[in-house]
Amino acid sequence: MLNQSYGTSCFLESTHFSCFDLLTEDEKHLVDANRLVVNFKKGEIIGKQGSFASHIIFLNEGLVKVYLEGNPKDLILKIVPSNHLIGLPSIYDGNNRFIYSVATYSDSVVSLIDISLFKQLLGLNSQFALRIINILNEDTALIYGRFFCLTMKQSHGRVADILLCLAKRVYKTNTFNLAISRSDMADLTGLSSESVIRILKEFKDNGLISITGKDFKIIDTARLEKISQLG
Amino acid sequence: MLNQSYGTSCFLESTHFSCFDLLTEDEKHLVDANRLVVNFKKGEIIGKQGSFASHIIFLNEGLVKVYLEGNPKDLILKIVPSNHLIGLPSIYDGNNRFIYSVATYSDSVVSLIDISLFKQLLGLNSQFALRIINILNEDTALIYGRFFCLTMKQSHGRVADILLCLAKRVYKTNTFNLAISRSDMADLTGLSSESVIRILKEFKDNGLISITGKDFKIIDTARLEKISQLG
DNA sequence: GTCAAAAACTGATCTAAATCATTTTTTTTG
DNA sequence: CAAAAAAAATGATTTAGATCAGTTTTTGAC
Repeated sequence: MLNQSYGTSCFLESTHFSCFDLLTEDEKHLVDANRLVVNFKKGEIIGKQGSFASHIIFLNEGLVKVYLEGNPKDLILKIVPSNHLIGLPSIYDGNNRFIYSVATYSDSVVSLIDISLFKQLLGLNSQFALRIINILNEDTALIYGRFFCLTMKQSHGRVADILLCLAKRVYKTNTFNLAISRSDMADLTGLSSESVIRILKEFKDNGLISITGKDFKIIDTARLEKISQLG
Repeated sequence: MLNQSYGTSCFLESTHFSCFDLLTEDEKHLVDANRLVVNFKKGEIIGKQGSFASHIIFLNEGLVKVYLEGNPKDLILKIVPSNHLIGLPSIYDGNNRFIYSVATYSDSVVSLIDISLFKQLLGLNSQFALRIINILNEDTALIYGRFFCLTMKQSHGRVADILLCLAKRVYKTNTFNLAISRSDMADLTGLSSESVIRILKEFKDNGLISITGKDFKIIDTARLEKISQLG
């Protein structure tokens, strides 16, 4: 099962904030002048899969999920923390659609940048375009890792994976108050919520983690990593 | 189960050949002068996951699989026919690694383009960069579709999906001599080869397809599409 | 053309995880 | 704060698909 490149499936590492530094002053002003700042409450939908994508989303504050809609269950592609771009894959000739849905986990603030303007910037500023290619490729590597995880690992490995990821990347600490429900963890792992609950209990009973309501603590990272790798 | 955007998970639609038309004459010459043309026999590995990616691959002739290596089973991300670029996600600052492996299904001819040169072209020519972003995004949509398929559909839907895809996109006809083994179909669907064989037999018994050795014929596209959508 | 090896196929058995049916706990709201 | 609704938890049961243990067929090598 173990594979050096795809041992863990996790979320975004670096922020996307710096990509705008590559723009000229004029280009920056253009972005600022045409930017819409919008507040979203917890649980609201920022972008809907299949609908026309008029804007690229920059998440200033908050926490959101990016997911594919299914019936009855969704597939959560990634959890995105603040200072990240969302909706870049909608930049596609002829057909600017959201290829996924985006919804908030907590109250969030986003900047909406007109997609035509964004495309224009890509066409004008090749260093900016190169940076966006980097961001897209980082994302691709991330999704491939999750693809591998959800199709090749079994339940315990998947849950261990998600716990490690939440601690390391999303909350950046081993003790956190989880903003997402068990049902979301199910959508994140491709399991049923009952299975997620059972495995969490097992991890808790074995002293790998502690859970009190929504408060999580990762106790034995090493063993969780082993479980994640063994599948 | 059915979802308008992710009903079927399939492979590449358009070719990537035209992207080079966006280069200036000088840039074209630069590519031509620094291009290595290499022949690969059936079953050979063109690129290895985790290894240093020195080149971007353009498949002139042949048929290849792009896959993530697992133990014991691989996950085939996509089947790529001729005139497509491979290895674009390796364009990543600081760490040019193959994020997947690439192997031939048939004798193939590839052009290898130095990755630094490729990056240089992206930095010089923003129209070219924009076209590459398009290609990356097309690929992302494709992989998301497959991700959804392999995690949300069950076995019959997945096999139906792959059959339709091979007919529509890879071979572009309903009667084809399949170059890939049952074991590859297993890696493509995330099933065991035994399950794939059983489902193919079932489809055959129900008059949806006919199989004689490696010769496949899709008989009832409509019913296969229904099976694919229902999951 | 024969032998060896790999691939394809088949049936029996097993198991991981889903589903179903409830109960308990937490959250929301009027 | 009580009632209602939603979420979490638990146990019993089912099932889709894997695994195992073969046989048959195809492919390739000498």
